[in-house]
Amino acid sequence: MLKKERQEFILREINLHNKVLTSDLCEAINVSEDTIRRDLSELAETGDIIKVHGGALSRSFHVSFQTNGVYSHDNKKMIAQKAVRLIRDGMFILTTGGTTILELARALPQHLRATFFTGSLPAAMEYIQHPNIEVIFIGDRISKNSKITVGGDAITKIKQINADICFLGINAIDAEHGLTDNDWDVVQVKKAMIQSSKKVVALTIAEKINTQQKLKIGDLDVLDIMITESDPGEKVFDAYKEKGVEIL
Amino acid sequence: MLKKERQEFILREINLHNKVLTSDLCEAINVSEDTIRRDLSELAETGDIIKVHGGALSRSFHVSFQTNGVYSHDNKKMIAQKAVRLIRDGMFILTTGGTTILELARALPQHLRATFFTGSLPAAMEYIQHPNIEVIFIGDRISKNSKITVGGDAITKIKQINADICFLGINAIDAEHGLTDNDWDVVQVKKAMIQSSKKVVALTIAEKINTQQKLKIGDLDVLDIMITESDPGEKVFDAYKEKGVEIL
DNA sequence: ATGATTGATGAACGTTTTTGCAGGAAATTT
DNA sequence: AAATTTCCTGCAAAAACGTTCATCAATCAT
Repeated sequence: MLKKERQEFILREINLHNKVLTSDLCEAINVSEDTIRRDLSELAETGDIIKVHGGALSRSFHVSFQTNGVYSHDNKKMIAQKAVRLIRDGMFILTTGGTTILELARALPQHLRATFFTGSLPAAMEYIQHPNIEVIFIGDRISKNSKITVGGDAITKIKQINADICFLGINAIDAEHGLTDNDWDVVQVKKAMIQSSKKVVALTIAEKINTQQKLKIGDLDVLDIMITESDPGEKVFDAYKEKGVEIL
Repeated sequence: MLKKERQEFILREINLHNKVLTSDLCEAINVSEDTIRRDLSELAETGDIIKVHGGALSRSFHVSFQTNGVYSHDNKKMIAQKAVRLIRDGMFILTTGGTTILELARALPQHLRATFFTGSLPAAMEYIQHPNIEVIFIGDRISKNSKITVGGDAITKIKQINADICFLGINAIDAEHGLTDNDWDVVQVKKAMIQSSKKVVALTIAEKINTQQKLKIGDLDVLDIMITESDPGEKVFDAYKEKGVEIL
């Protein structure tokens, strides 16, 4: 069998079945594993496939979101940087959705080995890009606005979780009125997440500080840490520190 | 034998078998390898064949695998068009993931009012774009390869559903061996989906027909309908029709 | 007619490509 | 932590390649 012929066979096999094992191909075509590996390397180099340990994957599935156009993007990146430092190997982590959480997902170090629970479609799409992260999706009805799961089933599931830390992308926070939001279903989910976590971290751009919405999630005392892009020493934060919230 | 005569023989041989080896030709025509090589070079220069190390390939056989994303994209679009016609307002619909299902999601008419259950992140992302569709996501661990939820929880949830119709994006189908796949977890999910649906529809490009993988999902009799881009009258489908599968 | 020219072919020879194998590194699994 | 699988690097043998050159036949010019 000619080399080119063989490579086209491999390519077809991958496109048809989304993945191939080196060992299978080697048996099917009857050449040494080294030859298959070399073929896969060449095909990967031209970008036709994705090579992985033990075989190769189809490129069709590799989708990623555009990151531009997000409001206050640089600030959110900085927040993500700070948040990542709270995460340790082996942790069980609950997260909501929102663009700030997406940045957190992108900022996760490659070597991190942890388990993420989320009900946010975009966040889950990001998490699964990471090689060593396990993703558990919380199912139920998907809210079209927020692209996260809401509903009784979801809440029941969340209550069964006992997470080390919870990252909330929040909508509004106020020293007096605490955490508020504008979607009843989302509020329920966030409440449940807070209950199910040992430590609760709020991520928000400084602009949202001392704003409020119609629906209450909880008082400030549910919060352990708040992360913004600003210097933790700033005066705005004094009221929060008094109520026991650590600022990063 | 004249030069021209010889080259025509080579061309015929290539069009017949899609490939030739230099060594074979050399033996068949009884000339030196150098002569064959010179012939192949000339034929390649006029664009009639593709010269490769060791021989040459037919140009027509060279599957033009496009780089712009999804394999066999147009075919999948056509499949989606056919599949959409099975959907009625008010239906409860179960779907797997896969690029063919994504096309189905994109082909859904704006006015359609239905409820979709899925465990596929990319499919869910598509569904929620539609104004009148309710999306229920089946939660559990997300498999990184297939971007679909897998695991006991997911299967339990699926079994509680009673869907009108189930669209399976399938990996391999064979008249004798039935539906097969290459990922154990995914197989379990698909089995559950089949059980929970009144009607089961398989979507696949014709190229996958009569291929098989290592793990069995079920025999052909679990299938009600199979949709491909080909004409339902084609001979390949006879074996499937005999086993009671309707072809669209 | 005869020498020159052209084109096709095969042989020679050095180069490149392909392939499998050995041995150690790296990753994955138990 | 140990064992297994997979990967990578270098190496060597075989196959295929391209280039050059010589031969031979057919054609052309004088």
